[in-house]
Amino acid sequence: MNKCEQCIVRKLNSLGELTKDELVRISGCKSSDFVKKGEILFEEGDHINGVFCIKDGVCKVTKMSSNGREQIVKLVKKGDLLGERSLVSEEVSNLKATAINDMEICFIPKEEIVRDLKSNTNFTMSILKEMAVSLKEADNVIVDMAQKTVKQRLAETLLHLNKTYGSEDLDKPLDIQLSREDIASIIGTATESAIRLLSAFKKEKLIHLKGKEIYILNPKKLQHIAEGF
Amino acid sequence: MNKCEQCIVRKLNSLGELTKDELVRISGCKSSDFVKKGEILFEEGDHINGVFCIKDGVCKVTKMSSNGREQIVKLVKKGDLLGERSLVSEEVSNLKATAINDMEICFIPKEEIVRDLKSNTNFTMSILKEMAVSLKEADNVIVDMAQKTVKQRLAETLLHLNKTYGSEDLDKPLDIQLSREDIASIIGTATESAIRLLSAFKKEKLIHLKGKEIYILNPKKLQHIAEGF
DNA sequence: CGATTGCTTGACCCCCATCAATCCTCGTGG
DNA sequence: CCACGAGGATTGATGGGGGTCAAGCAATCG
Repeated sequence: MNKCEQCIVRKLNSLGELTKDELVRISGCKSSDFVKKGEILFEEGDHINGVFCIKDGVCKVTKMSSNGREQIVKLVKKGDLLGERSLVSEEVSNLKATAINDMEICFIPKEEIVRDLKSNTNFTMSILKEMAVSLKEADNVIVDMAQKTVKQRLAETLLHLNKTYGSEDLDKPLDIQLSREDIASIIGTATESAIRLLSAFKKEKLIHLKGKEIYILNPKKLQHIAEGF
Repeated sequence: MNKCEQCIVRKLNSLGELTKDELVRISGCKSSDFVKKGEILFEEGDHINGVFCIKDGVCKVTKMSSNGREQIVKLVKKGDLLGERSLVSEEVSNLKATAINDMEICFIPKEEIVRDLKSNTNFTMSILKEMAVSLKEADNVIVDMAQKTVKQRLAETLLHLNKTYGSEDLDKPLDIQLSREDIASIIGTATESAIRLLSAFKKEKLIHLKGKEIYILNPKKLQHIAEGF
């Protein structure tokens, strides 16, 4: 079992605010796990009772709409925390998390983290800050969903993926493999619509597609499209 | 100047977790204000540096989309706090707040509140909980915006308004007066579309309209529509 | 190598954004 | 008290975006 106090990942999130002693204690009660692509971390209705720390890999966080389609609410990657909401709420999860590729994760039980929440102000403030950022991002998504066309949203999403999973080098593909269905589920449209728009972008040399690999060729033009031609 | 420790409104939000002493101090540095319908509390880009506590009235919180239309992100009413995000972020506001009717508000400067955030654990946890609830609600809105038709969203919105501003009595109108444009801006559609659907609902006896007054006549059927016929 | 799953493209049609014209409402000033 | 103007509300007409069904194609897997 690896030790939290030696894990570089903690520096990427609020756990970095914990003291050495706190980390040692957390290390003693956490559990590590490997999750294969496609496996489910938790589902809507599950009692989570803890926080996941993503050591490696990416997972999608989804919510089922009442008309039966799954919407991807966000992507969670290496270094992110998952399930912070369970710390301050007794309710069951309203979201589902599914591995998009092979993952390595740690799970920290709620009671242990809550103890630190109440004693370590820096930690609490850091969690608050993360939530504030999430709220702001959620607001942005709401506005985009409500006001922008599917084409704009796709351009926006590609840029966002490029910022998070892209490299400086335009000749390298995004470091994430999403199915067409996943992409459609991010922008909130039918799979066929997403596919059609992707091919249109490809035809215009804005992106290049090779299987599931995505190359962003012209971010500037995409930005232009995302903001409404 | 009224005193916070005697204000009933504080019991409706996280400020209720503050001790008597803390409230007295807050009371000394807060400022109270009346805001007329249509006036702006703050705009995108403003430095807020504090929290608004809504003593009376309702305001809309909006964000401008890059294609130039304003989207209502949420409605804030009596008892709610506004601007919590400014407490943990140095950034300027990404949102705009406009009074929907005449309001009475208090403003508490950031430094004073942050002091309590760091010393009073109950208060901090309460703020965390409120943010967690906001996040959950935001997720729901995202899914609805992404997956549901305008008709479904309108039904959903009417139900939501009914829960928040309605009474048990079906013969009474909602206790909030929104323009058609506001309604359209909540569900993210053109004003004309919202109007058309409202008249359709009225024709089907699901609601009744009288000027800006809205009567919810058949919540059950609306629920049915919101979930997809 | 079948067979299942995911990808792609075509055809069709409905929802909804947009433009335009009219009606209504309310505040203002004569 | 009424007239008038301005902004909001309503309804009609129209075109395009995008959802859906369907069929063909590629890829992955036992």
